[in-house]
Amino acid sequence: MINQEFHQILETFGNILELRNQGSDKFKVRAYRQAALTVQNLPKDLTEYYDEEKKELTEKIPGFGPAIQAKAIELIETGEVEELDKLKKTIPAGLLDMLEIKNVGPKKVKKLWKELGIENMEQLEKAIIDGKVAELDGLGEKSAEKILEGIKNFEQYSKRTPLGVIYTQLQEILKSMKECKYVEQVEIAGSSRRMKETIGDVDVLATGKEEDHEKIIDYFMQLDYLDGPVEAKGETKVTTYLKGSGTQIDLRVVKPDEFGAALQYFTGSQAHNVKLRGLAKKMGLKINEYGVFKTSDDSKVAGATEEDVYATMGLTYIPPEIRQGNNEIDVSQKKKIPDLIELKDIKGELHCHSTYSDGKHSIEEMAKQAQEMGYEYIAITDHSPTLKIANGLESERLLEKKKEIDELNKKLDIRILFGTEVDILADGSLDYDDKILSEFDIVVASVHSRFEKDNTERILKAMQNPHVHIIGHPTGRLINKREAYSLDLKQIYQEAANTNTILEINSQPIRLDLKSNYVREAKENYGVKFSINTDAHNKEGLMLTNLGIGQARRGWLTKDDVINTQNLKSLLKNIK
DNA sequence: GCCGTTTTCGGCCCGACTGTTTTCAGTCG
Repeated sequence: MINQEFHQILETFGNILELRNQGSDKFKVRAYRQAALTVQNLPKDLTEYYDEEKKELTEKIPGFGPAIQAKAIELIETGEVEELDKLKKTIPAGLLDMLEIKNVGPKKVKKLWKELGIENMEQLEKAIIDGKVAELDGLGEKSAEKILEGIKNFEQYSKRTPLGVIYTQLQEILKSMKECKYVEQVEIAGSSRRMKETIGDVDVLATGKEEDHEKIIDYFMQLDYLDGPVEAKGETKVTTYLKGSGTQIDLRVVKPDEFGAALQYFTGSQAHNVKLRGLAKKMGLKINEYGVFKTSDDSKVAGATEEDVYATMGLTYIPPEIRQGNNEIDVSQKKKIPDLIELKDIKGELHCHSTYSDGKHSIEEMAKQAQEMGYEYIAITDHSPTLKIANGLESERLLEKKKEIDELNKKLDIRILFGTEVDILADGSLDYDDKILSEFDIVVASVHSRFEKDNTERILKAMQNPHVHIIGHPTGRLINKREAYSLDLKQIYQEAANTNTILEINSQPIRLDLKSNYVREAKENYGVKFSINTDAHNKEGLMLTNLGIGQARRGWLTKDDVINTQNLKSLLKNIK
C-alpha cells in the first residue's frame, strides 16, 4: 500500500527535520505533516495519479509542491526516496521511536539526546530509573515518571482500536450521559463520529450551565465504562481510559451556545479543520471551539449549531463521515454535497450464516431478528464444502436447507433468500458447479485462502461467472492483523462494472472491507454498485450494519449506490 | 515546503492542561 508508505515517509521527513533544526524550519516541518495527512486520506492509490509517459502526476494534490511531488514520483518509480535514507543517517534511529512515546515530543527528545546522549527507548528507561532525567532543566520527577509510564504503555498506545470493538460501549456512555441532570446536550465527537475504521482516542462533548461543568465531569468520571488512571483533569476537560480496550477517552464540557462550534472542532478531522480555518482566516473570521468570530472586532457570529458554523463560511452542512480534508469543502461551496446513505435505507441483509455452516443461530432465529429490525428480506449465505473448518454444505445438506427455507417462507413475514457464500478456489473457479449455483437466489463469492499471492485473476474470473452476484470482503484485510492480499483494484472495479457484479462493504468490525477510500474511487471512476452486509454469524451480528453504513458514507455513497436499499422485487430484477 | 479573491513574498489553525516555572514551554488533539 504505497499511500501508507508515503505517509510514513513524509512523517519521518517532518520528524527528522524537527529534531535537527529546532525552530527555524517550523513551517517546513508543518508542510511535510500536512502532505502526510493528505496522503493518508487520498481517495486513490498514488500510483493512479502517475503518468508513466510524462513521468509526472496527472492531478494536483493539495499540499504537494515541487519537492514533495518529486519524492512521490521517486517512490513510485524506484520504490524508495534516496534523500530520506541520507537524512536518516544524520540522527540515531532510536530517536524516531522515542517520539512515539506519549508526552514526549521533539523538544524533549532533542534535550535528552544532546544533554544525556540518550539514543533509544532502552537508554531512556535506564536514565529515568537512574534519576538522570529528572535532574534536567525544565524536567522534574513527574515528567520522568510520565515518560516511564509512556514507555511501558507504548505497545497499547501505538495501536488504534477498531471502531466496532468500542462502538456499543460508546452508545452506552452517550445514553448514561444523557441521563445526567446537569447535561443539556451530549454527543460523541472525534474520529468515532466520523466513523473512522480505527479510533486513537474517543472524544465526548457535553454542554451544561457553566456552574455545573464540574458536576458533569464528576458524573462522567464515575461511569462504569471507564477504568485506569486520570491523565488530566481541568475545568473543561478530563482524560481517562475505557474499560476493556484501554482506549483513551476525553470528555470536554462547554456552554450550550458553544455546542455547535465545539462539536465541529472536536469532530475534526484535523486536516478538515486546518482547511476550514484557513478559509475562515481569508474571510476575516476566526474559528475555535467556542465559536466563529470576526477577526476585526472579536464579535461572535456563530457557535450554537454546526450548521451555523459552516453557513458563516458560505458552506452547506458537511456530514462528519466525509470531513477528511479531501475536497469536501470545495464541493460544499458549490452546494453539491450528496445525500449520503442512512441506516434506515437498508431493506435487507445479503450475507450471513446459520447453524447449517458456522453460524450460532438457526435460519428461523436469524430471519426473526431481521424481521424485528424491519427488514424485507434476508439471504442466508452459508459456506461451501471446501471450507471444512466452517462446516461448508455438500449438495445433500443444501437440499435440506432449501426445504427448510421454503417452509419458513410460508409462515414468516419476511422473505428468506436461499444463498451461499461460495469459496473462490485457487484457480478462480467456484466451489459449486454452475448447475448448483443457478439454484441460489443470492451468491456471494469470497476468497478464504492463499492470502499471500496476488488474487486479481482469481477474483476477475469469479466475477465473470454469470451466477455470482456479490464479491464478499473483496480485499481480505483484517484490521491490525492482516494486510489486504495483492490486487489490481483498477481491474477489479472495471470488471465489477462490466459484469454488474456487486462489491461488498463488509460490516464486521475487523474487516470493514471494501474500505472507504476504495469505495469512493470505485463509485466515482467506475460506477460500481455495492452491498452493505454484516457477514453475521449470530443474530446480534445482524445489527452491525451501522458500521458498514459508516464506511459507505465515508465513501460518499448515496442510497442509489447500494443494492440492498432496494425492495425485494427490484433487487431480484437488478442483480445479474 | 507550500500557497495566492489582500500576496510570486511573507505568511502559515488554535486552545487546554501539565509541570516547572514565577510568566511560560512542551505536548496534545
